[in-house]
Amino acid sequence: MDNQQLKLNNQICFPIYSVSRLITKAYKPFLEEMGLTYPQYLVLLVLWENDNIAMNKIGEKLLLNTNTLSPLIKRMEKMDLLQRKRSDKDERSVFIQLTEKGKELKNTAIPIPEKLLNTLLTEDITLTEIMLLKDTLNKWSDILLDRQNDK
Amino acid sequence: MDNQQLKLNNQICFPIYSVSRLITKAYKPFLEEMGLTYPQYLVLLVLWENDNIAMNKIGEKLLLNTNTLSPLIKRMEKMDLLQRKRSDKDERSVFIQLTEKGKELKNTAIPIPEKLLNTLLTEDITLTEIMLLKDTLNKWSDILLDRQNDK
DNA sequence: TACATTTGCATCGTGCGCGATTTAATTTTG
DNA sequence: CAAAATTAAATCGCGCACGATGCAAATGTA
Repeated sequence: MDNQQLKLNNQICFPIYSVSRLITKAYKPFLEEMGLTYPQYLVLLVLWENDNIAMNKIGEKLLLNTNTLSPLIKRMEKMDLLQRKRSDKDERSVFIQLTEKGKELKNTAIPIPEKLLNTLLTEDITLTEIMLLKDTLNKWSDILLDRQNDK
Repeated sequence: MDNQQLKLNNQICFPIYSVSRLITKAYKPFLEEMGLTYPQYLVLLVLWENDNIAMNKIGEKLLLNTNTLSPLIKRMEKMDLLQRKRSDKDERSVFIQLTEKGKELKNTAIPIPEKLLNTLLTEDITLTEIMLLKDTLNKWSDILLDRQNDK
């Protein structure tokens, strides 16, 4: 019994899983300078685009539930990157606002995307390919989300 | 200051991170039937291809260090999926061997790749696209690995 | 208005990932 | 051969991810 399909390299799951971890690792040196983890960086990306939003909105964008986000954001509050504030209009909601320190960190973060692009760009990986992969994955993300919400 | 590059959807990191999690989630119902987590499934994929290999060889294939693998494999030993055995030739090495239960689980696993393909295949995602993505990611994986080993 | 349902958040427990350190066995080198 | 360097595991600590549960506020409904 051969079962080609069961082989590690023939499954789509493994390359995504490992590249995801390798990319996170590629970010690490830049994020370490800022004292951030990768998910914390993602939260800041959301807030730099959209300050003072509800926690569940952040979760919607990052596809994270409160059981992940809640402690993550509390840690970031301790780091003085943001503030949590209960909404007056809806006592259930918690709104997240950047502190000055959180806002200023954006300046340090600005060069990161380009630095990362440079780590990726080689004779073997072109900008076109990166953009194509990004678009493909975004499409996949949409479809998988739909599938999983339907069920 | 606009900083298009800093926006979540313009960074390559986020789509990979989220699709990786969504794919893992897509595997979940099938793996749950077998009582496996996703990384445990990956270890079994390796062992079904290559039984009785050293732990560090498994780590090389899955890109995992012993600080992740060692406890993971111990949990799998408790589940009676495999056995750990010190090598006689090199007392530092631990060889991993499937138990009968671990071997038999392969039969249950055989239909999984196709089931997962079917979840992915839609009018928007073709088999060609899946294969292309797989190849692209495998290339990326090789390049990122090289980069990170050089440093 | 009463009651049921939904929504937003928090907490708990478990299992990864991974940097850092330790221990022991093996290999390399002077 | 002896000291130094390398290699393979194991352990520790921390921060995610995420299923499950609980709780309180808000909303929907009879």
